Amino acid sequence: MGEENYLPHVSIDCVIFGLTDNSLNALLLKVTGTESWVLPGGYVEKDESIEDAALHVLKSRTGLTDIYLKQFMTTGNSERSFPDDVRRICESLGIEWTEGHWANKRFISICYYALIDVNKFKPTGGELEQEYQWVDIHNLPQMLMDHDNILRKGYEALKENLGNHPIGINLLPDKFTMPELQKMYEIILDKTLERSHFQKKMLRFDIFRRLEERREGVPHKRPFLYRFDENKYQNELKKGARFDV
Amino acid sequence: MGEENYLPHVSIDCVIFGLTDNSLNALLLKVTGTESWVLPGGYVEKDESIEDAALHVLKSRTGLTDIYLKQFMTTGNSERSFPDDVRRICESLGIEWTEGHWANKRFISICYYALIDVNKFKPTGGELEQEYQWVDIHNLPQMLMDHDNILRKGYEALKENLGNHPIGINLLPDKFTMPELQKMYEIILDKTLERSHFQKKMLRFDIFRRLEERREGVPHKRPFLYRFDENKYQNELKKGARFDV
DNA sequence: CTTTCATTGTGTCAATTGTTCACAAAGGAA
DNA sequence: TTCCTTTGTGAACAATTGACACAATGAAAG
Repeated sequence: MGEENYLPHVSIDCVIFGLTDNSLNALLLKVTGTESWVLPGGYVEKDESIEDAALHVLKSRTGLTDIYLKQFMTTGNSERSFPDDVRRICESLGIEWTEGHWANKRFISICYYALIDVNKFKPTGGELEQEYQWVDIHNLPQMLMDHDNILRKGYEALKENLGNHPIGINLLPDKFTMPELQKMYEIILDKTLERSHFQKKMLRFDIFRRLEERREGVPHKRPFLYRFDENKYQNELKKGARFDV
Repeated sequence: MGEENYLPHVSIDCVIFGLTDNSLNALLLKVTGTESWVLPGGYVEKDESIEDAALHVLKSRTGLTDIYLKQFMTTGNSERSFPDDVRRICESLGIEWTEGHWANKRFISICYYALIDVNKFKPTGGELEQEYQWVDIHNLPQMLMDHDNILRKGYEALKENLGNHPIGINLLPDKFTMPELQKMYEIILDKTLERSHFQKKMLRFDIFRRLEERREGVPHKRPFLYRFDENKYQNELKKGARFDV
């Protein structure tokens, strides 16, 4: 818990994406005593891989361990130090801040995005910041440091990846319907898709298995439930299939 | 030139890709006195951005400044330290090596790939290693540290990116023919493409301008020369066009 | 100078995919 | 029972893909 345990000059920042009815959201942490927000993040222990460091951040914030995680950027301008913001964070935590505090130095940040099913999400108390919030990525609050930029870059990376791989299913429950799948694509890509064509295309990928069940408790015709089939997916990958939308 | 000028624990590695007649090649540096090769790389000065650090590596190795550069990965296992290999490199350079040498420590490597036109390439003497070679990426020699893995990951990233953006033109001269463009795609994606369809598809992208000239000095019918048109490209991007092959 | 041959630009045609629209079945609400 | 919305599916037409054909071009061979 201090300078000597971590790799100096290196930090981890995570953009945790979650889907709600009509928006893609990121999990932000409020810096107590301010109106500013930060991304969940941390540092890399000296005997820990950077991936493990990111997983620890996720575990401590979401209570989840089996998470889709993607490294999308490492940012490192020479001016990337934020003593003012670090001071605010220290103050909000009752930690002593000094001019020479190690966290004031220039930092290189290794950035990951995570895709989680918000229904499985269990907020667990972090030691650093208390208040958390799912924030619509198109309506960000004031954020400290360059975290707004990191978040936007993470979103760009997600959009690009989603165009090539069916990673969006990690935002949905295990069982999902075609309309739910379509809505997920529409929200992330920020454009409407044609329903009939979307379903045919998705089913042509041959990576989902249709279940006997249908989604219950919906007002109109009950849609079928589907499940992602890892074996089918690997088969299609071997065949050189593409999954671009 | 030493520990105190660089960010500790952080290195830069560059996979410099260049195209020859029938293969995609990476620029490797030979560690004198051994049969082992390494990627061009370096460290990050304390007041230098990581991108600038990568550009410096490229400048010092290729003599080129205006280079397509893409950050594709940051690697950082906790075991990622290579004292034995560092010792070999030190020996080959006549630098004193000690057990506690700063370069023996655990390093996080920020990895870039660069795409250059080999015809513009001018080898410039690095201080570290003398002998260089363009090596077919499908036939790699023995490499130190985990550089072979970095190279493979860089190639995977290049293939993925090439499927979405016309970045491959950075490997070609300013003026190129459709058969040359096709060959570039075939070599990188490692599969044959149908000639007629390829041309129609590329021209449908509407990002190239056909010149009046044709490629001279070729044995058969002389193909037209084309040039990438940045304005056209930006227009298509604005229209939301995709460039996947 | 003619013939041969590989390459390039372009065209044809069938199969597949994209786009738009339609319609019946399902289920809640009036 | 009627009305309304959503879902699954299919029809019709447009565009793209994939496989091949063919004439024009230019070097090499005779």
